Amino acid sequence: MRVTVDIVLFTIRERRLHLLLIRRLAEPFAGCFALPGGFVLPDESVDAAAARELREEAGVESVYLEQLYTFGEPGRDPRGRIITVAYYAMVPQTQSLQAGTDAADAAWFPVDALPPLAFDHLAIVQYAHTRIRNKLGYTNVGFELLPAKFTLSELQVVHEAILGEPLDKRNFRRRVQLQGIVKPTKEFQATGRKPAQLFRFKD
Amino acid sequence: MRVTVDIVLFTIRERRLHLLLIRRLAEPFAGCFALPGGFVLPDESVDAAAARELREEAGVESVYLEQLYTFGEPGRDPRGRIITVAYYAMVPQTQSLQAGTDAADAAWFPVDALPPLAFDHLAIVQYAHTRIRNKLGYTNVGFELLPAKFTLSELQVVHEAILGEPLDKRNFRRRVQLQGIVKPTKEFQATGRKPAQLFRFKD
DNA sequence: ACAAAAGTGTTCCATATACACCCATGT
DNA sequence: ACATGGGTGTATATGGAACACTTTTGT
Repeated sequence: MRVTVDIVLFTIRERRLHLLLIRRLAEPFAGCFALPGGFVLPDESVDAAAARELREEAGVESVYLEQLYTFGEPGRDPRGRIITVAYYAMVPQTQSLQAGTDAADAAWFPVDALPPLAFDHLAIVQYAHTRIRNKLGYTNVGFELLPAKFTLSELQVVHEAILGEPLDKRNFRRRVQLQGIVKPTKEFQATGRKPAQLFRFKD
Repeated sequence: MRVTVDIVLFTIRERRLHLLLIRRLAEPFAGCFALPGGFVLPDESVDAAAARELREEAGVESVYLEQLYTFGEPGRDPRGRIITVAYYAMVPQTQSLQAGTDAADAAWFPVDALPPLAFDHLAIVQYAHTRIRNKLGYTNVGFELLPAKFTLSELQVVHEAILGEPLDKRNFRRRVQLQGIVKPTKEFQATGRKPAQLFRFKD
């Protein structure tokens, strides 16, 4: 019985939630897009395998990574009995990506406009999207999609992209500030028109 | 690489949350208590393996079963590289248990008074307990611990056992009734003093 | 009559929602 | 001057928390 990891790597581009897909070169599903992932090595923890595959296939290092669910139906991979442990991860818009990618063809797709996916990867993606939508309500998820310092408008864009719906600016700002999950810096971002105050996460 | 399942089987006894443990006969950890579980067979889904182990080791059939987390540290089992997919399950107090147990010695323990556990099973138990405590707030978890018809006091005992703290009777009853997750039957339970109305779950 | 569990309302506080205008800056 | 995104307050609705007594039955 073999064990793989598959990672749903999220980011925000042009105010929409995107994820990284890799075009498969080999059968099965050659030419089809799939999640980055691969086999767990004999002396490596499952978490470490996910981090390594992210490094090798997506060229990203030390990102937020969380286990999602294990998919273990016997027929899910035509090559034989392969169980996969799914993860999701997040990178800020700024991080340069796909550098170091050893897969032929990696690309970002909006979560609401995905190409056909190999294996049961569509189910994994939907599971991941549901998870982060739910976690947004009661955790700090979403911060990993931003650089260390960010404006409240940028944070709002992240939340709107994950939820897929617009939020009220005043209510949003009051909530994040009252919950005490961000703290203001003394810096301002002078890009655009009126400079916006920069914040960082607590803890 | 081998894959096992381990199941945290909860029930309520004497108003406290308990779980089923099995005394190991073989090394490693011979004589120690462990969660019911075992290897996933080659043509069996991981979910099916968990259901089968519950049947074989705990003698329970068709119970609520949900995947929890996959534990995959290389050193977690001294016999070699074994990854385990952890599940939790729930049975009502009424269900007769341990009938059909093929393990030598199965016993219920209160979650707050556990014996030393084999492998990383203590971490699995704590993860399961945290999960059901959180799910209590936003789902119908806890209903699986009761028979089809139950009184609101019995439901409150279940919630108190999982949360580990007493709840206000009036607030509890109002909440479950307003949320529309239970519906009253016309029957009453005549055990004890004043007969209590029986409810059942919606859906 | 008494013991035991069932059943029942109100007040208060915190949090979510709906909603519109002025401000600072770059062009 | 104007276009752009930054920033701010109030009123209302909703959900949670605290809190004590009466009712029904069996013994």
